[in-house]
Amino acid sequence: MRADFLKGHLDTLILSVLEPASLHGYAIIAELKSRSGGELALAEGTVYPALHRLEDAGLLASAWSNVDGRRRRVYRLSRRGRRALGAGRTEWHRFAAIVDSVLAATDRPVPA
Amino acid sequence: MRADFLKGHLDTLILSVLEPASLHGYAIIAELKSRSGGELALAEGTVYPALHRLEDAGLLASAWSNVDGRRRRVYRLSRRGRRALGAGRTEWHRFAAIVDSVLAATDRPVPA
DNA sequence: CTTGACACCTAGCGTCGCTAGGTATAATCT
DNA sequence: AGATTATACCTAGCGACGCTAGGTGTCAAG
Repeated sequence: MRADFLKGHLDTLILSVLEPASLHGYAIIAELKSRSGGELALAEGTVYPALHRLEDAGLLASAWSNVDGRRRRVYRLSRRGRRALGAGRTEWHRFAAIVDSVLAATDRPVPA
Repeated sequence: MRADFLKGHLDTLILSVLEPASLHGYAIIAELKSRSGGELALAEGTVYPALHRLEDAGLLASAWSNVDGRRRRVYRLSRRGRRALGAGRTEWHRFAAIVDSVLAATDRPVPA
């Protein structure tokens, strides 16, 4: 998959996997992969900076935890994050509809 | 619409409006707007550089024409461009399916 | 005792849509 | 006549952000 495809959409994807349950970064990557049937295999260097951005923007809140001597940073949706997720879903569907309409319009009547 | 949304997708959109007929840059912008029901109102500074990229990449060919004292650069799909359009459509649908699957997965069973 | 999975981090690169400016002609308005 | 608007093209430079490529450290398996 072209890398640029994700531009602008990653945030909403991350928010969406945190909707049903809080997760740490590594698990977020795994969940994205799982939900997409293995298609969305994101690099850590993609996801971690995005998580920091989202926290800075007040859409996520994080807390350190410790499991078997391994430190984890667990992220949860803030209220604003939950709202942003709803908006993000709507924007995505709008955008997808626009692209679909442009791409599908080929079969227009051509003047004879 | 978020600007970044288009990243990576613009090329395929442009190729698709050139599929049924060759058009000049200004008309391409108008056709994108028309096909999208007015939603896709792209700036010239977005489209013209994209056209030059696509021509450099061998996906489009252009020729100057003159109508009423106004010069126009008319673009047409090359054979490689037509192939790229097919590939682009496929990639788009794959991508859209991935995002949909991630965004829609909220209603998974949660362990009780 | 090395390999691999887990788990985190970040400096810097590349791409590309967009802003904001520019040139030039033709038609329309005042 | 002069100003505005629509048509039609161009580009330097900005900003955002996904990604590469490196780094740290723990624990289990071989």
